[in-house]
Amino acid sequence: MARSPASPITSAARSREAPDPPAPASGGAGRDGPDPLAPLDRSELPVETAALARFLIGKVVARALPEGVVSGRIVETEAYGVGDAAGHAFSGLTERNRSLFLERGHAYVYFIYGRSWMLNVSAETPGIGAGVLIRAIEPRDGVSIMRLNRGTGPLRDLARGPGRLAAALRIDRSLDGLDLCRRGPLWLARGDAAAHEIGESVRIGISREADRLLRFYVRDSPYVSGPRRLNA
DNA sequence: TATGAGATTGGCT
DNA sequence: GCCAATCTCATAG
Repeated sequence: MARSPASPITSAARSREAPDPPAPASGGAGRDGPDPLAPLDRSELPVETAALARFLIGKVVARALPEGVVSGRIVETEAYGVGDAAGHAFSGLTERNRSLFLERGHAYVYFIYGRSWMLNVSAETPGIGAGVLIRAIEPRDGVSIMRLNRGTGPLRDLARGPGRLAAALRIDRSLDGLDLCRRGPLWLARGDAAAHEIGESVRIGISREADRLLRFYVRDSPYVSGPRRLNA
């Protein structure tokens, strides 16, 4: 089948049928303050990749599954920005990385090491390939569903690490290209703006551009991945 | 068509 | 702490 890599991406995932959106938290959401699962507006997202990576710390990733909503607070991200040799977009647009070139706030999902799915949020402006890897979340809603998705395990390990996170939220290629700024199968939400201190370190598991401080994490969070020396 | 490397994980020493 | 598993994609031939 003829397929033009440069053709506009009309996100197949976006038109895919989504499970019913979750009902707002029981009771009057108005009186209890803003809905923590309300989607982020794209205009709130910083355009620049590292700024977006930092911004996303403390925000929420939410996943609608047939069994219910699963969500968690983002506690660790990494930026793969413009001209970054460690980024998947460094060598230009390909079939695999095309979602990185979408407008900011879209999902780039890929499979690695024969075992793990990775969730990224596209950054920068349309046509520019850049993204933020979501490396870990603190489980919030649907913990029992996460346990089923992951097999039994300690709460702390359910979504500590990008592959585990994707497994816990049942993320795979079917979500690649999805708009994360609208309530659907997967989206980014405001969360409850809990206080946190953000640490910076080098990125994990890469060989190129390995000394750049483009990893961001919540200090003192037990749900952060990576060696202890990077999480000081 | 073949091959090498990869934004990881889990099991074993 | 070390290392194999396992598969997809990009690149070379």
